[in-house]
Amino acid sequence: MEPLDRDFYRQNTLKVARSLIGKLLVFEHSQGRLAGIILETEAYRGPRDRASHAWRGPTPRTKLMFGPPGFAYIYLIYGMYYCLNVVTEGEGFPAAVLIRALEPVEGLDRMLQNRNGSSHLTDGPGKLCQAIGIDQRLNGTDLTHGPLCITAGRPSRKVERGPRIGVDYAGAWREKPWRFRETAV
DNA sequence: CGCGGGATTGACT
DNA sequence: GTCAATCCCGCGT
Repeated sequence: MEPLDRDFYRQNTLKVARSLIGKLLVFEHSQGRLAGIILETEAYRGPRDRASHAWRGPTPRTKLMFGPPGFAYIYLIYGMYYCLNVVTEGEGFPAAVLIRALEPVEGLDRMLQNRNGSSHLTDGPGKLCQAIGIDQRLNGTDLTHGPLCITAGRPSRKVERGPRIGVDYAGAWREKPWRFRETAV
């Protein structure tokens, strides 16, 4: 399956966040392929979004969000975990989509090892990075051709929206329903 | 299952 | 020095 192309990521961030539900996130390891269907995302959009890392302007850490679409923005959080974002929209406009949850599809055994046998494999942004083996070495890699990419996956089912998680400090931006999640069966 | 608190480090005030 | 787009563990229900 071909990776999604750069024009997909160039669209409005809310549309990308919604469209990513049901797509397949793939990481080609030297030792094998790990993959999962995307179940939950959050949009971080524009220079005034207080919840976004980019709201104060570009820094060495956040400059990727200001760059061209279709690249991975990976950051360390709480000193212990990584989170994976995909950069969206045009160069100069800071925006990205955080991948928050997956449904494991390929490489279950490796994911279990990476997660030290936990039953919660990929149901959080830090957990899925640990399960798939994503760390800072992949920061800035091109998702349109590289070991890490996103492919068509399967048709998405019903999707619900809500406010973003963990952004209570963001003032009015805290309320925005920019979190997308596949409705549980 | 829900809650409360600790872990741990880099970026920025 | 402060705080963060989080997770884990232990405890109570």
